[in-house]
Formats: sequence, C-alpha cells, structure tokens
Amino acid sequence: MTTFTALSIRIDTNGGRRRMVTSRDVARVAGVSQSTVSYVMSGRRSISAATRRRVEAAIEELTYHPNAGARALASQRTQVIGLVVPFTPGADTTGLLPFIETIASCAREADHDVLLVTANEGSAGLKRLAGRSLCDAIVMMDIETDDARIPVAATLSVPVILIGVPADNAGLHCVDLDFPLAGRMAVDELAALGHRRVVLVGHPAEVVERGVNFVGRFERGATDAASAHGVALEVVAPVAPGRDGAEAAVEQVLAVGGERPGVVVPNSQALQPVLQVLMDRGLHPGRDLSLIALCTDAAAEAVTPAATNVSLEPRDVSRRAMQILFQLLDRGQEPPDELVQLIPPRLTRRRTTLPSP
Amino acid sequence: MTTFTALSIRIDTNGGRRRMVTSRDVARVAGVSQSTVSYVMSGRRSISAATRRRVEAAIEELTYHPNAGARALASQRTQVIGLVVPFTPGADTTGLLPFIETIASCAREADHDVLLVTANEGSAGLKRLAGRSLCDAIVMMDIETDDARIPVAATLSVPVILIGVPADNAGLHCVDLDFPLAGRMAVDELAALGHRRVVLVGHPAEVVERGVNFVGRFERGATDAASAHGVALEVVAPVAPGRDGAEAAVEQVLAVGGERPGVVVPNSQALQPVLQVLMDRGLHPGRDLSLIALCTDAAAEAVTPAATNVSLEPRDVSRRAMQILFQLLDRGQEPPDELVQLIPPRLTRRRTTLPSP
DNA sequence: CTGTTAGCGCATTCAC
DNA sequence: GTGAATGCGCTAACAG
Repeated sequence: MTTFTALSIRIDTNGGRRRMVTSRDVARVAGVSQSTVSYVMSGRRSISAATRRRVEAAIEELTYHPNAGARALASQRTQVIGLVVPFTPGADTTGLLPFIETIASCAREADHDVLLVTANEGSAGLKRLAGRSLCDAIVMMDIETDDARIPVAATLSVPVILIGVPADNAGLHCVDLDFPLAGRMAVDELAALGHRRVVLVGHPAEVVERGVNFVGRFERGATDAASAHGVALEVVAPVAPGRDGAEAAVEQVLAVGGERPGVVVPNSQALQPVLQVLMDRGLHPGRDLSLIALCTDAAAEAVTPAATNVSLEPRDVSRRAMQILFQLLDRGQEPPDELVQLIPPRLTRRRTTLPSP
Repeated sequence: MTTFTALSIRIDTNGGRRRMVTSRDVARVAGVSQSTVSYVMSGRRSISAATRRRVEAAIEELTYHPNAGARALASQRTQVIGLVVPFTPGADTTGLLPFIETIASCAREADHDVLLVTANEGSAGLKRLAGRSLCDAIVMMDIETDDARIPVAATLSVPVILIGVPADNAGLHCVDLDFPLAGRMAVDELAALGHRRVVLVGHPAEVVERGVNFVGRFERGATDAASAHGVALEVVAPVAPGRDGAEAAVEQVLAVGGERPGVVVPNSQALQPVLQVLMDRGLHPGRDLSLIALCTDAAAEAVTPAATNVSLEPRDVSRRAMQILFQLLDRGQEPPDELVQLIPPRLTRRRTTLPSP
C-alpha cells in the first residue's frame, strides 16, 4: 500500500472533472518506467515476476484503465469492430438480434468492442468507419444481390466481411446460411412424409425487389429437390401483410396444392397468419397437411401450433463470420481460401408436419 | 487540381498498408498550416472565405477523414455514446430493436456513434466504457428495481442515462414509459366499454424475480383505475411458456372474470397463445370479451386478430433519453430538473375490444 | 530484463 | 485572420 504524502496534493485545474489516471501514474507508483507498464499490459516482452507484481498492484490501486484513443493512435489498432445493421424501412428486422448478440459476444471474447452503424448511411457509413479509423474491421449484414456498397467496401483500408452472398463479392469474404440446402431439406422432408405436391409461398415483393438474393437461392434448392423426388412444386404469390394477405395466399395454396399439400413458408412474418387462416378453414397443419417454415427456432416455437422449421442459424452464421474476421486481423492466421462460406441449416420437426409414415 | 511531382514519390515502408491522409497533408496541399485545417473543420475560429475554400478543396481532393483516436486524445471527446443493452437469457429482448435504432439515429444526428455493450458484462462493462474513455456518455437499458450497476454508474466520469426507473436512481436521469398511466388507460378503456370485471394476467415469474419494476408500476395504475371506476380487478398467474401455459391462464381468467370479462395482457410473448386459446374455446375477443395488450404497436398488429393495445413507445422513450443525454453533454444546455421523465403511452383500438357502446 | 525516446494525428494556446 | 509550438496517453523501436 503506497502512502500519499502532501506532495501529491494538487489544485484542481480541470473544471471539476478528475484528471485521468495514466500509465505514467502507474509507473511512478510502481517505481518503473512508463514503457514497462505498457509491456506488462500487452505481454509483448518478458517481465520479471517481481516487476510484474508491482505494476499490477499499482494498476489495481489506481484502478488504471488504458485510454482507448491514445492506444489506437499509437498502435494503429482500435480494438473495435464496425457492425452495419439493416435499418427498418423494408428490411427484415425480425431475428436480427441473435446476429447482433452473437457478434458482440465474439468480439468481446477477443477483447474487441462493437460500433453500431445503421445501413441508412449507405456507403458513407463505411467510408466513415474506415476513414476515421473508428474500427479495425467491418461486418456488413443484409447484403443485396447487387449491393452498391460492395465496391466501396472492397477498397476500404480495413477488412470487410459480408453476412449474405451478393452476385459479385469483389474479393470479400461472405458467410450465409446455405439457402439452397435449406430449400432442399424442406422439400426432402415433405416428400418423405408422402406429399406429392408441394407449394412454396413466395417472398414479399419488397424483399424480392430489394434484391435480397436468398429468395432465389432457397427456391432453386427447393425446385431441385422436387424434381429429384418427382414431386410437383408450385410457387404461389407471397403473403401480403394483414389477414387478407394470408387469406389470399391460402386460397392459392389450396388451389394448386390440392388435397394434403406440403406447404413451405419461407417468411416468419407470414407464418402465424397463414396458420391461422388454415385452421379457420378446418385444415389443421400436422393433421390435414404439412407446413414447414424457414425461420429461426425462436419464431417457430412462438407460433401456434409450433412449426416444423428449417432454421436460419443466426448464431452459427455470425460465429463463422467473426472467426474469419479475426483470422483476417491476426497476421499469421490463414483465412479460408473459399470466400463464400455457407452454414448448413437444421430441420426441427414440431407440430405442423404429419407424423412420419 | 494539384499536380504531384516526383518529389512526392516515396518508398512504401509500411507493409503495403497505405499511409493515412492526415490534416498535415491537407495543410500542405492547401498551402496553410495544420492548425488552420483543424479550425476549418471545427469552426472554432473565423476563417477567410478564400482560405476555407482552399482547405475544403484539399480535403475533398485527398478524401481526408480525421482520425477518431487522435481527435479523442486531443479533445477529450470521443463522439461516441455507449449503449448497454440486455443480453438474452431472461431479458425481454422483444421490441428491443426500435430502442437501439432510435438511439443510433439520434446519435448520428448529433454526429456521434454508438458503441454496443451487452449487459452480461455487468458493472465491468460500465467501468470499461468510462475508464478507457471509449465514450462520452452511456445509455443503460433494462434497469432492474434494485440494479447493482446503478451505484457504479453514478460514480463514473461520464454521464449515464437510464431507460427504466430503479428504486434509487442515485442522482441519474431516468426515462421510461409511464407504466402507471398505461395501467390506468387500459382499465379506463375496459370500464368505458362496459366491463364490470377486469382480469390482469400477471407477468412471468422470471421477469418479476429479476425485479423489472414496471410490473408493479403497471399493476398499481390498473388497480387505482379499477377502484376509481368501481370495477372488480383480479390479477391471475402469468402465462407460462407454451400452449399449456396459455390454457391455464385462460382457465383462470374465465374463472375469476365471469362472462364478458375485460382482459389485460401486459406481455407480448403471451399475447398470441392467449388469443389462440380463447378462440379455440369459441370466445372471440372483440365479440365475447375485450382484451387489451401492453406491447409495441408492431406486436399488436402482428397478432391474430390485431390487438387493441397500450403502446410501449420505444421511440419516444429513446428520443427523450438522447435529448437529455445531449443536454448533459453540451455545457450550456440545461437538463430537466426532474430526474425521472415518464413518457405517456398511447391506446390504439383494434380488433380485440368490443365496439364502443 | 528494463529504461529512454520518438512519434501516432489532432486540438488548442500563444504569438503575431 | 493565420502560424508555430505543445501535449493528449500510449506503443514500439532503439539502447543498454
């Protein structure tokens, strides 16, 4: 325990805001040089046990925290990951949280923080993040097929990882769910349950127009599986918002799907309304037909009755993205050669599919 | 347009990573001193029109961005707001996004960024944010009645705003929905619709145990309104997760509510299951009884049938919090004297309440 | 193993 | 209205 003498009394010249504790203060208290304090903290050179102990005691005593700005300035590393998230108007904000959460957790595990930027800033947000050295790397979500931000992202001075697969990734690493496989798994399951006709409810027009390309990738996987199994597959118009939309969609499903159709609803927004309308007509999913949703497990369980689903695996996708990101940051670690990394979905049987034959 | 001569050719000694453009580079190109560049950007002293033009042209030409770390170091301001969000296990993560989004928008409007910290770091996260000078102010969400972080937050070197009202705010500014008023509004409406008995479905045990105190505040408001109107008010056990939970809750509602009860469901998770169970029993909300939810408008509209609700107003709450925050940061602006700011909810009539008499 | 030193890029004080 | 000079707190190269 160090005793503070009268010498350490100082006039407050700082407007009442207490002066920050610096590594020099720690050095003085520990009786070492300032750089030694730095090396104790970074572990970038060996320190004798005795010195380390004294420095650590001083750090503790003064409750020293390194200044992030100064550290970033000197080391050229911010220890911050920029995260570009979709902004609501038009974006599928549902199920966004698990991504954010997982990304934040992975960042913290590697002693990094997460700076949030909303997508409405567009390319300007990316330029700001990199230009001002606000972060060491960027994760971009909600990638469109023809995303105008990608050419910009590719020229930034920091690595960028995409969650989503654009038409041209411009050399950037991408991580996403394996949507073709997801489509295949849904149709495989329906075929195995004995359905000879499968109806796929389309995605909302706004999503398609925005060019979110998992739509096409999912449908292609479903189509392929259908021809492989020799089952008929029809794609019907998407569910418009509101009760009427669900009515119209179910109408079409029944028209083209005939009796006992297998139904695929790749849209968590529409799931509950569609289930509701079906049941209102006396058609019980799990008894009179099978329905498989494409959504997170949470959404599948929140719905009545709990829906059999192919999961979106937001945590797996995010974790993989962060893994690649830190491989890119740590010189020495090799990122994967394959730029596009697809995460396998998982099918969970719940109450909306017929029992296995 | 400046022409670069052979003099500006330099060997790359920087491992391929291009050197960053600094305000000195801008100064050289514009033929002014570095400090002039700084003053042009900050506007903290008057600059002749000609000089300003040349500097701005140089900034444009070099695509100069100020280095955030250096700026923070020199100015003691990071232009970053720390945001502490709840971490999933046990927290009501539903409807979190509108808060985050609004906070991010308000921050950007004031040329600030948002650094995300998850609540699982507890007080350590707060100490890190302030200690490392990662941000100029902190917004904390999901405040518990007896939140251990609050005494810590109160001693930080940066202002902290709470979204939520703890038992002891320790001198910190708080913003939250006016939950007593929300409870009152729900019961007022049910009374006006002619219901003589009101049943309030309790909050989930986990929420109550965590000490999220809006539970009690809401119920107290409801109780007061009930006695004012002379209607009976019963609080029944909360809806356990899953179908069975909703069954049990509805059972109790009907037991104590009698015929044509007015029901209040202050829990968006439980809303759909409860509606479902009621309808399965042939009791149609909006026809045979009235049901009012406490949830966001989005949640009320997502449910079948669309629910009359008292809104949580996440955007209003967030906006108010950010307004106070910037008042605290801008010396000169006076924050409100009243530390606790309550935002009035809004009741929207939808399909689950009886038509007005 | 440890200390000394030189910047990192910017805001700001002083001098003119 | 402008420039020169200083220092924010830290990392890392250099010198023992």
